[in-house]
Amino acid sequence: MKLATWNVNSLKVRLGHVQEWLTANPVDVLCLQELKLTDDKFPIAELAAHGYTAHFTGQKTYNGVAILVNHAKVGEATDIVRNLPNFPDEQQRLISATIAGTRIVCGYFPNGQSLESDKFVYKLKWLDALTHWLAGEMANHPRLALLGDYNIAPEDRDVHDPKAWEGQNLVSPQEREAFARLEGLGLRDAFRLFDQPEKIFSWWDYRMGAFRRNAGLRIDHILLSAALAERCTACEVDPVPRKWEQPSDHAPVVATLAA
DNA sequence: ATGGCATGACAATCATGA
Repeated sequence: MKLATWNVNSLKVRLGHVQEWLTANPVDVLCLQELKLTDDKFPIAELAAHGYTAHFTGQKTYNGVAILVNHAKVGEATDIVRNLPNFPDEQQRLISATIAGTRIVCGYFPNGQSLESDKFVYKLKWLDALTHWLAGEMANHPRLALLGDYNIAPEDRDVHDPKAWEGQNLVSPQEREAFARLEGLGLRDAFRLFDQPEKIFSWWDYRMGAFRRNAGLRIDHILLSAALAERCTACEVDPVPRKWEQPSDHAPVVATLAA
């Protein structure tokens, strides 16, 4: 079973990229973030034509998340839940579904903007609510995967220039502690289950030729419960779509699970 | 040097991203 996550930065603009990527990478589950469209604009038929059933919760201009399911391989998803039940929120940032006995949680974590911002307070509150809700969710679903754009680089090795970024939004101690609390629930960072090359990132700024210079951050993650981590045989970032014309600033991340 | 680039709403700039 292959699980993937990709912040597409507008599904309207990136639909062709998603279709092309799925054709080359027919994963079983693809979690999408930053749809930037309302539910009535979601390209259900265009994704169905590629073999994927979509479950989504959208929003005008901002946010929006979806879970795409290769139904021929893994069947249909059940028990779709939108948002955090313990955190009333206008912003559409979370969707969960059960697929082939695995609980899939797809999240677009708040950016935070800066440590002085109200948005940073919101980010930490959202993370706290997510962590508390996940504790119960994991008790009900031993096989659970949390995929998405976390907007947190967990360690300095996930940052192209740790000195320049020290203490800033996306790498601050508060955010890294929140990430560690997720791990404290028993979740494992699939990427770090394996030896990895240095300087692997999942996001590069559109500006200043950041991708060409590999000036990026690893902020998109797949966290796995113990029952899934022991079955995980690989986890990789796919930088290829970042090289395409008019790309998302994020790259897909893929985890492979043995049967 | 607080820019730079991209997207969407809106109709010239502005909010947001990370």
